[in-house]
Amino acid sequence: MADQTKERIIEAASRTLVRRGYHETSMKDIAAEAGVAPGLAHYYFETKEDLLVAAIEHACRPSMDAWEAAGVSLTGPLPEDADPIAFARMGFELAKQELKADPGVFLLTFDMFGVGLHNPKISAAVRAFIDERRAFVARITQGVIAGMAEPPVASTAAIAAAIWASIHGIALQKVMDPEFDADAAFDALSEMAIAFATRPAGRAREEG
Amino acid sequence: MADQTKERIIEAASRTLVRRGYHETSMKDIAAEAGVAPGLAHYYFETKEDLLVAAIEHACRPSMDAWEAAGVSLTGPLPEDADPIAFARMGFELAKQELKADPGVFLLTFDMFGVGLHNPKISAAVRAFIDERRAFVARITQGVIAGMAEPPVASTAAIAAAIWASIHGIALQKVMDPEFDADAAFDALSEMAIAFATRPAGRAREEG
DNA sequence: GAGTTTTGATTGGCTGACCAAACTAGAAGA
DNA sequence: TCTTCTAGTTTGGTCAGCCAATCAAAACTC
Repeated sequence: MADQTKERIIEAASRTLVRRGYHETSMKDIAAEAGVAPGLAHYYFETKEDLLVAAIEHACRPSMDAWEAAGVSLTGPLPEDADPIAFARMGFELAKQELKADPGVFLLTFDMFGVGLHNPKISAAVRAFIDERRAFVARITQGVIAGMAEPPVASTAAIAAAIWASIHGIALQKVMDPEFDADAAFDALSEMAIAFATRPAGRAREEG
Repeated sequence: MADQTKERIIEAASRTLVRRGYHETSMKDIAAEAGVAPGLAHYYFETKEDLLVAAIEHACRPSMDAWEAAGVSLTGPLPEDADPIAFARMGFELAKQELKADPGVFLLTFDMFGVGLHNPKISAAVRAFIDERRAFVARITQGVIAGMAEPPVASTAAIAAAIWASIHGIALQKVMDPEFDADAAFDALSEMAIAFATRPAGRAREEG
Protein backbone atom coordinates (compact mmCIF):
# COMPACT_ATOMS: atom_id res chain seq x y z
CA MET A 1 0.00 0.00 0.00
CA ALA A 2 2.74 2.41 0.99
CA ASP A 3 4.84 1.50 -2.01
CA GLN A 4 1.86 1.86 -4.28
CA THR A 5 1.20 5.31 -2.93
CA LYS A 6 4.77 6.36 -3.46
CA GLU A 7 4.65 5.02 -6.99
CA ARG A 8 1.45 6.88 -7.64
CA ILE A 9 3.04 10.12 -6.48
CA ILE A 10 6.05 9.57 -8.72
CA GLU A 11 3.84 8.89 -11.70
CA ALA A 12 1.73 11.93 -10.99
CA ALA A 13 4.89 13.98 -10.68
CA SER A 14 6.15 12.65 -13.97
CA ARG A 15 2.94 13.54 -15.78
CA THR A 16 2.62 16.97 -14.21
CA LEU A 17 6.26 17.86 -14.71
CA VAL A 18 6.10 16.95 -18.38
CA ARG A 19 2.97 19.00 -18.80
CA ARG A 20 3.95 22.10 -16.89
CA GLY A 21 7.64 21.91 -16.04
CA TYR A 22 9.48 21.97 -12.75
CA HIS A 23 9.07 25.59 -11.80
CA GLU A 24 5.45 25.82 -12.85
CA THR A 25 4.51 22.72 -10.88
CA SER A 26 3.92 22.86 -7.16
CA MET A 27 3.97 20.00 -4.70
CA LYS A 28 0.27 20.64 -4.25
CA ASP A 29 -0.30 20.17 -7.97
CA ILE A 30 1.46 16.85 -7.88
CA ALA A 31 -0.43 15.71 -4.78
CA ALA A 32 -3.71 16.70 -6.42
CA GLU A 33 -2.81 14.81 -9.60
CA ALA A 34 -1.97 11.78 -7.48
CA GLY A 35 -5.18 12.17 -5.50
CA VAL A 36 -3.52 12.44 -2.11
CA ALA A 37 -3.30 15.09 0.56
CA PRO A 38 -0.97 18.05 -0.04
CA GLY A 39 1.43 17.08 2.72
CA LEU A 40 1.97 13.50 1.61
CA ALA A 41 4.43 14.20 -1.15
CA HIS A 42 6.75 15.64 1.48
CA TYR A 43 6.39 12.51 3.57
CA TYR A 44 7.95 10.41 0.81
CA PHE A 45 10.27 13.01 -0.66
CA GLU A 46 12.09 15.42 1.55
CA THR A 47 12.32 18.05 -1.14
CA LYS A 48 10.81 18.80 -4.51
CA GLU A 49 14.22 18.16 -6.03
CA ASP A 50 14.20 14.57 -4.82
CA LEU A 51 10.84 14.07 -6.42
CA LEU A 52 12.11 15.42 -9.73
CA VAL A 53 15.01 12.99 -9.71
CA ALA A 54 12.70 10.10 -8.87
CA ALA A 55 10.32 11.14 -11.64
CA ILE A 56 13.11 11.15 -14.21
CA GLU A 57 14.37 7.76 -13.14
CA HIS A 58 10.85 6.45 -13.42
CA ALA A 59 10.33 7.99 -16.84
CA CYS A 60 13.55 6.52 -18.16
CA ARG A 61 12.65 2.98 -17.21
CA PRO A 62 10.71 2.12 -20.40
CA SER A 63 13.55 3.12 -22.68
CA MET A 64 15.99 1.24 -20.48
CA ASP A 65 13.80 -1.79 -20.93
CA ALA A 66 13.82 -1.27 -24.69
CA TRP A 67 17.60 -1.38 -24.65
CA GLU A 68 17.60 -4.51 -22.55
CA ALA A 69 15.09 -6.08 -24.91
CA ALA A 70 17.47 -5.33 -27.76
CA GLY A 71 20.11 -7.31 -25.92
CA VAL A 72 22.07 -4.43 -24.45
CA SER A 73 22.54 -3.49 -20.85
CA LEU A 74 23.17 0.19 -20.23
CA THR A 75 25.75 -0.58 -17.59
CA GLY A 76 26.94 -4.08 -18.39
CA PRO A 77 29.45 -5.05 -21.07
CA LEU A 78 28.58 -5.44 -24.74
CA PRO A 79 28.24 -8.95 -26.21
CA GLU A 80 31.67 -10.02 -27.45
CA ASP A 81 30.74 -11.56 -30.77
CA ALA A 82 28.44 -8.86 -32.16
CA ASP A 83 29.37 -6.65 -35.10
CA PRO A 84 30.24 -3.25 -33.59
CA ILE A 85 29.06 -1.33 -36.63
CA ALA A 86 25.70 -3.05 -36.56
CA PHE A 87 25.55 -2.20 -32.91
CA ALA A 88 26.21 1.47 -33.55
CA ARG A 89 23.58 1.52 -36.26
CA MET A 90 21.09 -0.02 -33.88
CA GLY A 91 22.02 2.52 -31.27
CA PHE A 92 21.10 5.42 -33.50
CA GLU A 93 17.91 3.66 -34.49
CA LEU A 94 16.89 3.06 -30.90
CA ALA A 95 17.58 6.68 -30.00
CA LYS A 96 15.38 7.68 -32.90
CA GLN A 97 12.57 5.41 -31.75
CA GLU A 98 12.92 6.57 -28.17
CA LEU A 99 12.44 10.18 -29.15
CA LYS A 100 9.47 9.34 -31.32
CA ALA A 101 7.81 7.03 -28.82
CA ASP A 102 7.95 9.37 -25.86
CA PRO A 103 9.29 12.88 -26.31
CA GLY A 104 8.09 13.55 -22.77
CA VAL A 105 11.14 11.80 -21.37
CA PHE A 106 13.40 14.22 -23.19
CA LEU A 107 11.26 17.12 -22.10
CA LEU A 108 11.71 16.01 -18.53
CA THR A 109 15.41 15.50 -19.08
CA PHE A 110 16.01 18.93 -20.54
CA ASP A 111 13.92 20.46 -17.79
CA MET A 112 16.19 18.71 -15.31
CA PHE A 113 19.24 20.03 -17.18
CA GLY A 114 17.82 23.53 -16.95
CA VAL A 115 17.16 23.27 -13.24
CA GLY A 116 20.56 21.65 -12.73
CA LEU A 117 22.35 24.68 -14.14
CA HIS A 118 21.89 26.48 -10.85
CA ASN A 119 20.87 23.80 -8.37
CA PRO A 120 23.63 21.70 -6.80
CA LYS A 121 21.46 18.73 -5.94
CA ILE A 122 19.95 18.46 -9.41
CA SER A 123 23.29 19.27 -10.97
CA ALA A 124 24.79 16.17 -9.36
CA ALA A 125 21.94 14.07 -10.70
CA VAL A 126 22.43 15.54 -14.16
CA ARG A 127 26.13 14.77 -14.16
CA ALA A 128 25.43 11.18 -13.13
CA PHE A 129 22.79 10.94 -15.84
CA ILE A 130 25.14 12.21 -18.51
CA ASP A 131 28.06 10.10 -17.31
CA GLU A 132 26.09 6.90 -17.44
CA ARG A 133 24.79 7.44 -20.94
CA ARG A 134 28.02 8.80 -22.31
CA ALA A 135 29.87 5.81 -20.91
CA PHE A 136 27.43 3.58 -22.73
CA VAL A 137 28.09 5.36 -26.01
CA ALA A 138 31.80 5.07 -25.28
CA ARG A 139 31.50 1.33 -24.90
CA ILE A 140 29.99 1.00 -28.36
CA THR A 141 32.48 3.50 -29.77
CA GLN A 142 35.33 1.47 -28.33
CA GLY A 143 34.22 -1.59 -30.25
CA VAL A 144 33.81 0.34 -33.46
CA ILE A 145 37.24 1.94 -33.20
CA ALA A 146 38.85 -1.44 -32.59
CA GLY A 147 37.59 -2.53 -35.99
CA MET A 148 38.71 0.54 -37.91
CA ALA A 149 41.31 0.20 -40.65
CA GLU A 150 43.04 3.32 -39.43
CA PRO A 151 42.36 4.40 -35.83
CA PRO A 152 41.15 7.95 -35.35
CA VAL A 153 43.24 10.73 -33.89
CA ALA A 154 40.59 11.52 -31.30
CA SER A 155 40.21 9.41 -28.19
CA THR A 156 37.28 7.10 -27.61
CA ALA A 157 36.01 9.38 -24.86
CA ALA A 158 36.11 12.44 -27.10
CA ILE A 159 34.27 10.73 -29.94
CA ALA A 160 31.69 9.33 -27.54
CA ALA A 161 31.17 12.80 -26.10
CA ALA A 162 30.63 14.24 -29.57
CA ILE A 163 28.13 11.54 -30.46
CA TRP A 164 26.26 11.80 -27.18
CA ALA A 165 26.18 15.54 -27.80
CA SER A 166 24.67 15.12 -31.20
CA ILE A 167 21.99 12.69 -30.07
CA HIS A 168 20.83 14.98 -27.31
CA GLY A 169 21.20 18.09 -29.42
CA ILE A 170 18.89 16.55 -31.99
CA ALA A 171 16.38 15.67 -29.29
CA LEU A 172 16.59 19.23 -28.03
CA GLN A 173 15.71 20.63 -31.42
CA LYS A 174 12.78 18.25 -31.67
CA VAL A 175 11.47 19.13 -28.24
CA MET A 176 11.73 22.82 -29.01
CA ASP A 177 10.09 22.51 -32.40
CA PRO A 178 7.72 19.65 -33.26
CA GLU A 179 8.16 20.49 -36.95
CA PHE A 180 11.83 19.58 -36.76
CA ASP A 181 12.74 16.45 -38.71
CA ALA A 182 14.61 14.50 -36.06
CA ASP A 183 14.61 11.30 -38.11
CA ALA A 184 16.54 12.96 -40.91
CA ALA A 185 19.01 14.41 -38.46
CA PHE A 186 19.55 11.02 -36.82
CA ASP A 187 20.06 9.45 -40.23
CA ALA A 188 22.57 12.13 -41.15
CA LEU A 189 24.43 11.56 -37.90
CA SER A 190 24.41 7.83 -38.49
CA GLU A 191 25.66 8.26 -42.05
CA MET A 192 28.54 10.45 -40.92
CA ALA A 193 29.53 8.24 -38.03
CA ILE A 194 29.40 5.00 -40.02
CA ALA A 195 31.27 6.52 -42.95
CA PHE A 196 33.94 7.65 -40.55
CA ALA A 197 34.16 4.25 -38.93
CA THR A 198 34.42 2.38 -42.23
CA ARG A 199 36.77 4.65 -44.12
CA PRO A 200 39.73 2.91 -45.78
CA ALA A 201 43.23 3.20 -44.31
CA GLY A 202 46.17 5.12 -45.67
CA ARG A 203 44.65 8.56 -46.13
CA ALA A 204 46.84 11.61 -45.64
CA ARG A 205 46.72 12.61 -42.02
CA GLU A 206 46.44 16.28 -41.27
CA GLU A 207 44.30 16.43 -38.13
CA GLY A 208 45.41 17.04 -34.58
CA MET B 1 20.72 58.80 -20.35
CA ALA B 2 17.61 56.72 -20.81
CA ASP B 3 19.40 54.40 -23.19
CA GLN B 4 22.32 54.11 -20.81
CA THR B 5 19.99 53.14 -18.01
CA LYS B 6 18.32 50.52 -20.15
CA GLU B 7 21.70 49.15 -21.14
CA ARG B 8 22.78 49.08 -17.52
CA ILE B 9 19.72 47.07 -16.61
CA ILE B 10 20.35 44.62 -19.42
CA GLU B 11 23.94 44.15 -18.35
CA ALA B 12 22.94 43.69 -14.74
CA ALA B 13 20.34 41.17 -15.84
CA SER B 14 22.91 39.30 -17.88
CA ARG B 15 25.34 39.08 -14.96
CA THR B 16 22.71 38.12 -12.43
CA LEU B 17 21.05 35.57 -14.67
CA VAL B 18 24.36 33.87 -15.38
CA ARG B 19 25.15 33.78 -11.70
CA ARG B 20 21.83 32.61 -10.34
CA GLY B 21 19.60 31.57 -13.23
CA TYR B 22 16.22 32.80 -14.39
CA HIS B 23 14.02 31.34 -11.69
CA GLU B 24 16.35 32.19 -8.83
CA THR B 25 16.68 35.78 -9.97
CA SER B 26 14.02 38.35 -9.18
CA MET B 27 13.39 41.66 -10.87
CA LYS B 28 14.45 43.24 -7.59
CA ASP B 29 17.79 41.43 -7.73
CA ILE B 30 18.43 42.74 -11.21
CA ALA B 31 17.41 46.28 -10.27
CA ALA B 32 19.67 46.14 -7.23
CA GLU B 33 22.58 44.88 -9.34
CA ALA B 34 21.96 47.74 -11.77
CA GLY B 35 21.67 50.21 -8.93
CA VAL B 36 18.17 51.40 -9.77
CA ALA B 37 14.79 51.30 -8.09
CA PRO B 38 12.83 48.04 -8.20
CA GLY B 39 10.12 49.45 -10.41
CA LEU B 40 12.42 50.68 -13.15
CA ALA B 41 13.13 47.33 -14.71
CA HIS B 42 9.42 47.06 -15.43
CA TYR B 43 9.42 50.51 -16.97
CA TYR B 44 11.79 49.33 -19.69
CA PHE B 45 10.70 45.73 -19.94
CA GLU B 46 7.08 44.80 -19.66
CA THR B 47 7.82 41.34 -18.33
CA LYS B 48 10.74 39.44 -16.90
CA GLU B 49 10.68 37.28 -20.02
CA ASP B 50 11.41 40.27 -22.23
CA LEU B 51 14.37 41.11 -20.08
CA LEU B 52 15.74 37.58 -20.40
CA VAL B 53 15.54 37.75 -24.17
CA ALA B 54 17.25 41.14 -24.19
CA ALA B 55 19.96 39.83 -21.88
CA ILE B 56 20.69 36.89 -24.17
CA GLU B 57 20.86 39.08 -27.23
CA HIS B 58 23.25 41.33 -25.39
CA ALA B 59 25.40 38.44 -24.21
CA CYS B 60 25.65 37.02 -27.71
CA ARG B 61 26.96 40.21 -29.24
CA PRO B 62 30.67 39.62 -28.50
CA SER B 63 30.69 36.23 -30.16
CA MET B 64 28.78 37.64 -33.11
CA ASP B 65 31.51 40.24 -33.40
CA ALA B 66 34.14 37.52 -33.29
CA TRP B 67 32.50 35.86 -36.26
CA GLU B 68 32.32 39.11 -38.15
CA ALA B 69 35.98 39.75 -37.37
CA ALA B 70 36.76 36.37 -38.90
CA GLY B 71 35.08 37.54 -42.06
CA VAL B 72 31.74 35.79 -41.64
CA SER B 73 28.35 37.30 -41.15
CA LEU B 74 25.90 35.16 -39.25
CA THR B 75 23.07 36.11 -41.55
CA GLY B 76 24.79 37.19 -44.76
CA PRO B 77 26.16 34.91 -47.48
CA LEU B 78 29.56 33.22 -47.31
CA PRO B 79 32.45 34.57 -49.38
CA GLU B 80 32.37 32.83 -52.75
CA ASP B 81 36.05 32.13 -53.21
CA ALA B 82 36.92 30.68 -49.81
CA ASP B 83 37.75 27.01 -49.28
CA PRO B 84 34.63 25.47 -47.68
CA ILE B 85 36.59 22.89 -45.74
CA ALA B 86 38.82 25.54 -44.26
CA PHE B 87 35.70 27.43 -43.38
CA ALA B 88 34.21 24.45 -41.60
CA ARG B 89 37.43 23.90 -39.71
CA MET B 90 37.42 27.52 -38.62
CA GLY B 91 33.81 27.19 -37.56
CA PHE B 92 34.62 24.40 -35.14
CA GLU B 93 37.61 26.34 -33.88
CA LEU B 94 35.57 29.47 -33.26
CA ALA B 95 32.91 27.50 -31.44
CA LYS B 96 35.65 26.04 -29.28
CA GLN B 97 37.07 29.48 -28.51
CA GLU B 98 33.63 30.89 -27.82
CA LEU B 99 32.93 28.26 -25.20
CA LYS B 100 36.30 28.76 -23.60
CA ALA B 101 36.19 32.54 -23.67
CA ASP B 102 32.77 32.94 -22.10
CA PRO B 103 30.90 29.87 -20.90
CA GLY B 104 28.40 32.25 -19.34
CA VAL B 105 26.78 32.82 -22.69
CA PHE B 106 26.05 29.12 -23.00
CA LEU B 107 24.84 29.01 -19.44
CA LEU B 108 22.41 31.78 -20.27
CA THR B 109 21.41 30.02 -23.47
CA PHE B 110 20.68 26.71 -21.81
CA ASP B 111 18.81 28.48 -19.07
CA MET B 112 16.69 30.10 -21.77
CA PHE B 113 16.16 26.69 -23.37
CA GLY B 114 14.97 25.33 -20.05
CA VAL B 115 12.56 28.16 -19.48
CA GLY B 116 11.41 27.92 -23.09
CA LEU B 117 10.30 24.33 -22.61
CA HIS B 118 7.13 25.53 -20.91
CA ASN B 119 6.92 29.23 -21.69
CA PRO B 120 5.46 30.26 -25.05
CA LYS B 121 7.15 33.65 -25.24
CA ILE B 122 10.60 32.28 -24.46
CA SER B 123 9.92 29.26 -26.59
CA ALA B 124 9.47 31.49 -29.63
CA ALA B 125 12.73 33.25 -28.86
CA VAL B 126 14.48 29.90 -28.51
CA ARG B 127 13.20 28.68 -31.85
CA ALA B 128 14.37 31.86 -33.54
CA PHE B 129 17.74 31.51 -31.82
CA ILE B 130 18.16 27.93 -32.99
CA ASP B 131 16.91 28.65 -36.49
CA GLU B 132 19.36 31.46 -37.04
CA ARG B 133 22.39 29.50 -35.92
CA ARG B 134 21.38 26.29 -37.61
CA ALA B 135 20.86 28.16 -40.86
CA PHE B 136 24.37 29.51 -40.52
CA VAL B 137 25.77 26.00 -40.08
CA ALA B 138 23.71 24.94 -43.06
CA ARG B 139 25.29 27.61 -45.22
CA ILE B 140 28.75 26.31 -44.46
CA THR B 141 27.57 22.72 -44.86
CA GLN B 142 26.14 23.56 -48.25
CA GLY B 143 29.51 24.75 -49.49
CA VAL B 144 31.27 21.69 -48.11
CA ILE B 145 28.81 19.30 -49.72
CA ALA B 146 29.19 21.03 -53.08
CA GLY B 147 32.84 20.10 -53.01
CA MET B 148 32.41 16.47 -52.03
CA ALA B 149 33.53 13.74 -54.41
CA GLU B 150 30.39 11.80 -53.66
CA PRO B 151 27.43 13.74 -52.24
CA PRO B 152 25.95 12.42 -49.01
CA VAL B 153 22.62 10.66 -48.77
CA ALA B 154 21.43 13.05 -46.08
CA SER B 155 20.21 16.52 -46.94
CA THR B 156 22.12 19.65 -46.12
CA ALA B 157 19.53 20.59 -43.52
CA ALA B 158 19.78 17.23 -41.79
CA ILE B 159 23.57 17.34 -41.64
CA ALA B 160 23.52 20.91 -40.40
CA ALA B 161 21.04 19.93 -37.70
CA ALA B 162 23.27 17.08 -36.58
CA ILE B 163 26.33 19.32 -36.45
CA TRP B 164 24.52 22.12 -34.65
CA ALA B 165 23.31 19.49 -32.24
CA SER B 166 26.79 18.25 -31.55
CA ILE B 167 28.23 21.71 -30.98
CA HIS B 168 25.57 22.59 -28.46
CA GLY B 169 25.59 19.15 -26.90
CA ILE B 170 29.31 19.54 -26.27
CA ALA B 171 28.75 22.96 -24.74
CA LEU B 172 26.05 21.47 -22.54
CA GLN B 173 28.41 18.85 -21.18
CA LYS B 174 31.01 21.51 -20.48
CA VAL B 175 28.54 23.77 -18.70
CA MET B 176 27.32 20.88 -16.59
CA ASP B 177 30.80 19.66 -15.74
CA PRO B 178 33.84 21.96 -15.81
CA GLU B 179 36.08 18.90 -15.83
CA PHE B 180 34.71 17.88 -19.20
CA ASP B 181 37.24 18.15 -22.02
CA ALA B 182 35.27 20.18 -24.53
CA ASP B 183 38.31 20.83 -26.69
CA ALA B 184 38.85 17.15 -27.29
CA ALA B 185 35.19 16.66 -28.11
CA PHE B 186 35.26 19.54 -30.59
CA ASP B 187 38.38 18.10 -32.18
CA ALA B 188 36.74 14.70 -32.47
CA LEU B 189 33.68 16.27 -34.06
CA SER B 190 35.85 18.21 -36.45
CA GLU B 191 37.84 15.09 -37.35
CA MET B 192 34.68 13.13 -38.10
CA ALA B 193 33.05 15.89 -40.11
CA ILE B 194 36.12 16.67 -42.18
CA ALA B 195 36.85 13.00 -42.81
CA PHE B 196 33.29 12.58 -44.00
CA ALA B 197 33.52 15.62 -46.25
CA THR B 198 36.80 14.56 -47.82
CA ARG B 199 36.18 10.86 -48.29
CA PRO B 200 36.92 9.51 -51.75
CA ALA B 201 34.11 8.64 -54.17
CA GLY B 202 32.97 5.23 -55.30
CA ARG B 203 32.46 3.53 -51.96
CA ALA B 204 29.71 0.94 -51.68
CA ARG B 205 26.57 2.72 -50.65
CA GLU B 206 24.46 1.01 -48.05
CA GLU B 207 22.87 3.87 -46.12
CA GLY B 208 19.33 5.19 -46.30
C1' DG C 1 5.24 73.50 -17.31
C1' DA C 2 4.68 69.38 -20.29
C1' DG C 3 6.75 65.19 -20.94
C1' DT C 4 9.83 61.78 -19.63
C1' DT C 5 12.30 59.06 -16.35
C1' DT C 6 12.79 57.22 -11.76
C1' DT C 7 11.35 56.10 -7.26
C1' DG C 8 9.79 53.00 -3.60
C1' DA C 9 5.91 51.25 -1.35
C1' DT C 10 2.02 48.25 -2.11
C1' DT C 11 -0.77 44.38 -3.60
C1' DG C 12 -2.63 39.99 -4.33
C1' DG C 13 -1.17 35.61 -4.87
C1' DC C 14 1.47 31.52 -4.59
C1' DT C 15 5.08 28.51 -2.69
C1' DG C 16 7.90 24.78 -0.14
C1' DA C 17 8.11 23.05 3.97
C1' DC C 18 6.33 21.88 8.46
C1' DC C 19 3.42 19.76 11.93
C1' DA C 20 -0.05 18.08 15.01
C1' DA C 21 -3.66 15.21 14.80
C1' DA C 22 -6.29 11.31 12.73
C1' DC C 23 -6.28 7.00 10.64
C1' DT C 24 -4.72 2.16 9.56
C1' DA C 25 -3.02 -2.42 10.01
C1' DG C 26 -0.86 -5.78 12.16
C1' DA C 27 1.81 -7.57 16.32
C1' DA C 28 1.66 -8.60 21.14
C1' DG C 29 -0.61 -9.89 24.99
C1' DA C 30 -4.67 -11.55 27.73
C1' DT D 1 -10.69 -14.63 19.95
C1' DC D 2 -10.67 -10.16 21.41
C1' DT D 3 -8.30 -6.21 22.91
C1' DT D 4 -4.68 -3.02 23.43
C1' DC D 5 -0.40 -1.12 21.68
C1' DT D 6 2.58 0.71 18.31
C1' DA D 7 4.76 2.03 14.19
C1' DG D 8 3.91 3.52 9.88
C1' DT D 9 0.77 6.30 6.93
C1' DT D 10 -2.17 10.05 5.65
C1' DT D 11 -4.50 14.21 6.35
C1' DG D 12 -5.32 19.15 5.87
C1' DG D 13 -4.29 23.35 7.58
C1' DT D 14 -0.58 26.78 8.75
C1' DC D 15 3.27 29.74 8.12
C1' DA D 16 6.77 32.81 6.90
C1' DG D 17 8.63 34.35 2.81
C1' DC D 18 9.01 35.66 -1.84
C1' DC D 19 7.49 37.21 -6.25
C1' DA D 20 5.92 39.96 -10.67
C1' DA D 21 3.57 43.59 -11.55
C1' DT D 22 1.23 48.13 -10.50
C1' DC D 23 0.96 52.90 -9.46
C1' DA D 24 0.96 57.45 -7.56
C1' DA D 25 4.13 60.66 -6.78
C1' DA D 26 8.67 62.70 -7.11
C1' DA D 27 12.68 64.12 -9.79
C1' DC D 28 14.59 65.43 -13.76
C1' DT D 29 14.90 67.40 -18.56
C1' DC D 30 14.01 70.41 -22.25
